[in-house]
This record gives sequence, structure tokens and C-alpha cells, in this order.
Amino acid sequence: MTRSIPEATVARLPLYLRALVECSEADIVTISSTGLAAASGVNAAIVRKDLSQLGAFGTRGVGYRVVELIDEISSVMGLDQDRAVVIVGIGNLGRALAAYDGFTRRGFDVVGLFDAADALVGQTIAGMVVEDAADLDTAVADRGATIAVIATPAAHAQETVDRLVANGVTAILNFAPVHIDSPEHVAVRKVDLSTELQILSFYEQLYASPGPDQQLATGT
Amino acid sequence: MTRSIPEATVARLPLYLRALVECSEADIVTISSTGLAAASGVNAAIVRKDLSQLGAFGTRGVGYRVVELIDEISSVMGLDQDRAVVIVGIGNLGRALAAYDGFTRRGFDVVGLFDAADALVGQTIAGMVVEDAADLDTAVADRGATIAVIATPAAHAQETVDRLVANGVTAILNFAPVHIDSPEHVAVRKVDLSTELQILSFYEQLYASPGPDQQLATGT
DNA sequence: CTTTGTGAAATCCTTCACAGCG
DNA sequence: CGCTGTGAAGGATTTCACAAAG
Repeated sequence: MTRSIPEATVARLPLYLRALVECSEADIVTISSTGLAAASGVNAAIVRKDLSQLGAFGTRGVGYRVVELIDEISSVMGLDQDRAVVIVGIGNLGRALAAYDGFTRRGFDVVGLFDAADALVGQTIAGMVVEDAADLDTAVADRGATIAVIATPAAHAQETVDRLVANGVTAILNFAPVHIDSPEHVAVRKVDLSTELQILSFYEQLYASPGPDQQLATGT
Repeated sequence: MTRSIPEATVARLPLYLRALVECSEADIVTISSTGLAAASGVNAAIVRKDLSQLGAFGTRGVGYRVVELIDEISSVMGLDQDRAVVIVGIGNLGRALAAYDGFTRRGFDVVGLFDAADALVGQTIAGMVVEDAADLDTAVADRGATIAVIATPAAHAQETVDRLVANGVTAILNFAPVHIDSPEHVAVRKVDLSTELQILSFYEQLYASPGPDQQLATGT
């Protein structure tokens, strides 16, 4: 039934969702594609095309019903089901992610923090006890974790991923600054902080020196 | 001279750079497009097209000289010049970013940490004293910061950006979960952690239930 | 014989423009 | 009259395939 939603659309649906939840909290009942576009930072035509992809119908002359759209997008994105998440690598970044509330809301349930360092194991971070990375395999399998966040050093990322995938993880958010290989049925997204800075460096120098004459869209 | 490098290429050059630096440290002298592709997780044809964009010439039958390519990419990305960076919002994430070494290497010089909370101002994080966000404007201007990292709550992000831009910042890395408006000459990249998780949720459920029959490429 | 550099084809995504509905 | 839904046009990006170079 979910007839192959384009990747670009999938990447934007969460943006709409966030804007819609804000509308909902402000007791706004309907919103036009133009309004949603402004709140999400995209083009209005794209909003309409995206929403038409998932069969959600707005009302001509009026717009979209906010609560209806929230339900629809949540359902399509699978946010109406709980998902168990583990975070591997509890360095500075891992700690911040463990405490980040955007990670714990919306159906994501952090069921384990793992690190290989003896000094960290047993410590309590954000209300959870850090466990030994050696116990990762069984813990992941037992707790039914399907999503993993990799915040390990680059050198350990691939090995960690292999173990996770072998134990049932099918989606990975990779913060380690390295490319990881994974089977086709495993979804991988990477967040690469130093790469982002370097990209900014390019555009910074581009705008700085010559005539201001180039575009930049921050795509996903 | 920099003849408009496609955005997609710019986003990949840092990946090549990282792989090349690793080769360099392993004393590898030349690398083929196939090798570089494998290390970066992209297609070999794309590597060649990307590199041809910046006029870097490989040697047919041999490949690319590693050190030469590192210099070329560094130069194109503007990584051979120092850039002053400020981090605004020293919560869990801001703290992690301040300590993250990927942020402090490669010509990026963190020249200020700012937060609005009295409890934080004056504290030392990663060897730097947190300053009052009220002093942001003059500090940014005085220290010549051109890149800013936004790790504030969503509600303060836009206001912060406006002040930064008014004082000379032309590139922004936004971690706040909100869309920010900025003038055309300002480059903005966003890193949206909860959005990434939601995207993974979609593909996780896609692979889980029906036949495994869909693609996913983690583009930037 | 290996590997680059690149036209051309194919695919994906965005933007435009407007018919049609409420 | 306002706004959605969508065919069609326009761009951008990726992939293919191969001639040319070392």
C-alpha cells in the first residue's frame, strides 16, 4: 500500500511533522501548503507534491487539517510504534545523545548504553547505567533493539555495526567519521560533523571573496 | 577560476579528503578512482567526475597521487586558511561539540563559547570559559568569527542567527530543531538529530514488514 | 592493459502553471 | 475566489560506456 515514497519526500516529512505539531500546540486547525512551506523552509509546490504522495487529501480553498496530517505522517513514518534504540560509544557525543530529549521522544525508547572502556562501564548517564560493549550482542537481541546509534571511534565503527546487524538491528545512525558497509536491508544515515564544517568552509570562502553569485540549498 | 562546483560534489569532497588522509598516513602514494570510491562509499564514476570538476588530473593507467589530491581538495574547500568559529548554546550538545576534536582540527579555531544561562557563564568547558550570550555581538565582531554553530533551544535560534549575521558571520551549522531564515549570502547547514531518527524509522518499518524491495542511499 | 576523463542516456527531483474543486 | 492536486517543463545528479592516454 505504501507505494514507494521518494527518498527526498521521506526526508522532508519529519520537517512538516515538526511544524504541524507546533501548529497543533498553538491550536491552529488548518494550514495551507504555503504556510507549511514557510514553517519548514521549503517550496509550497513541493509541500503539495509530497503530501499528495501519501494520499493525504487537503481541502481546496482551505488547506490541510493539522491533526489529520499529523496522524497521517506519523503513521507513514512508523512513529506510532515504539522502537528500541541502543547507543554505542559513550564519549562526549554519546553522552549528549543519551541525554538529548529529541532522541527519547516520539516512540524511540533508549534501551541500552554501551562502551568498551572499563572506566565508563557502570557509570550512570542520563539515568541509565553504561554497559560493557562486550555484552552488546546478547543485549541487543534480548531487548529487541532495531535501531542503533554509533558514536564510537572510527576504528571500531565497522566491527560494531557488523555485530549489531547480526543481532537484528536494521537501522543505523552513524556519527563515526568513517564509511561503513552494511547489507542492503539495513538503512544507514550518517551525521558527519567535521564534513559539515568543511562544506561550510567552502561556501564561506565562496561568498567572501568574489561577487556574491552562487546558490546554496541545505539539502538532506 | 573556481568554476561553480556542483553542490553534490562539494558535499563529497570532504569524504574523499578523509579517505586520502588515511591513505597518506599509511604511506600509500597513489589511489585509483575505484579505491577511493570504496573507501568513501560512493560510485567510482562519481569520483572521477567529481575530481575532474576541480581540474585535478590523475594519471591514466595509474590513478591519483594522494598528496597532490589532498592539497588540491584542501585548497578548493578553503581548508588552508584558518577560520574562527563560535559555538552558541552550551547544553549537552554544545558541550560535546566544544570538546569534539573534529571541530578543532583542520583550520577551524573555536574562539568562543556562549550561553544565556547565568549558571553556565564562567564555567570552563574543554579549556574555554563560557561567556554570556549578551556579549555575543561584540565578541563575534572583534574576534572575526565567520562560522557559528547553533546549539541553542529552538526558540532562541532565529534571534541568535540574526545577531550573528549582523556581526559578520557568513556560515552557520544549525543543530536547533527549527528552520532558520537567513540572507542569501549566508550558508546554512542543518543537522537534525530527531529528524534523522524518524527517517530511519520509516526505512526500518519498510524493510521489516513487506518484501525487501526498496533502495536507500544516505545522501547529504 | 589499466585507469582516467567525458559525452550521452537515464534517473531523480524541483519548479511552473493551471485546471478543477470547495 | 483561494487553494489543492498534478501534468509538463526544466534542472540536477547519477550511471553508462568508451575513446584516449600512459
